[in-house]
Amino acid sequence: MEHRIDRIKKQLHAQSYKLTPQREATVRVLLEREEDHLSAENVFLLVKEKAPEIGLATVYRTLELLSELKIVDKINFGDGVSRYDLRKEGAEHFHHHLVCIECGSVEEIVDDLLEDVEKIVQDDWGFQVKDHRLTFHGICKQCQKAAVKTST
Amino acid sequence: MEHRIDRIKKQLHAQSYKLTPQREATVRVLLEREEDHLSAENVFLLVKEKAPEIGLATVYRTLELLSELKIVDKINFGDGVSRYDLRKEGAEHFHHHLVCIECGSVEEIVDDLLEDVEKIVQDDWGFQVKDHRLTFHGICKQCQKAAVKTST
DNA sequence: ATTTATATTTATAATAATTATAATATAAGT
DNA sequence: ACTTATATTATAATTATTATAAATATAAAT
Repeated sequence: MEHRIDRIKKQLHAQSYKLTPQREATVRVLLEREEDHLSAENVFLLVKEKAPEIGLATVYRTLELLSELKIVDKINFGDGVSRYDLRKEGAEHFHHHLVCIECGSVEEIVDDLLEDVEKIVQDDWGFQVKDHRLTFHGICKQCQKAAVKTST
Repeated sequence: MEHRIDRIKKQLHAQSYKLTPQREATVRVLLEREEDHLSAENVFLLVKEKAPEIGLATVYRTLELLSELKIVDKINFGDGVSRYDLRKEGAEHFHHHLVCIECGSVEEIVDDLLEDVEKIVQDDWGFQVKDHRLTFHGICKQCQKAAVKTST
């Protein structure tokens, strides 16, 4: 964990930003809850436990900054709230998501499934791809099982 | 155009909703601006030209309804506004988007590029895919050309 | 054609997420 | 320690969206 904080600190310094205590607390929360997809509000509440004096606007600003530096990705599942997701270390690309329409759970797929598709977009449409967002909506394993049980 | 309005009318009636004048005006705007990706506000202003007495909330409600009936797709490019996009006739799936990070233009890809990927998700992750959203961020043809010109 | 029940709209207020502002505090470099 | 630029806090403002209640329109049944 300290290692990753250090790296992020360097990334900030490289652009002459500081890793203030508030920013560090925010990053720590993101690291601790890496599997989750926290909204700004979520992050704020969690950071508040570590650093009660922090303001919501600071969290927003920090997330925005981290987003610009590509340390986190800002995602939107269409529920009116932005969510913030640490980029995996060394991940060039955004990872994909599986959103369950039954229970709302969100799974991540880190594999890059889109190499072929990107090639098509590049070659056939002349569009130079920099990044992508892919979300599948459907029914997760658990909910499929539950459905089978109920129907018997 | 009248043909498509008729079809939408039937889709509404099938769920015992009515095609009120306000709803019709809204649908007409969506049809006329099919290539665009209008926000609710955009739609509202355009509908107001046809039917000045319409209220913003009605537009929101209509778009929500059309969205539930899968007549339009509600999309979000991460700029804090929902956009509404008519489904192509007969299109089972959501279409994909190419968003230019230079000029902000949005192109559509109607082909289904994801059949193989969906199969992987289904087989390897046990996730039953119902729909997907795929957006590429990058540089469009026009901006690529412009960049070449500038750099010479 | 009238009545009745239901669906829809309008106008307005409320909410929720996010961003801007001004005053204050902090950190880094001299 | 002092200066300067940057960041934070607390608060207000903005923006998008949703809820509410009263009024209106519509369709079905008489």
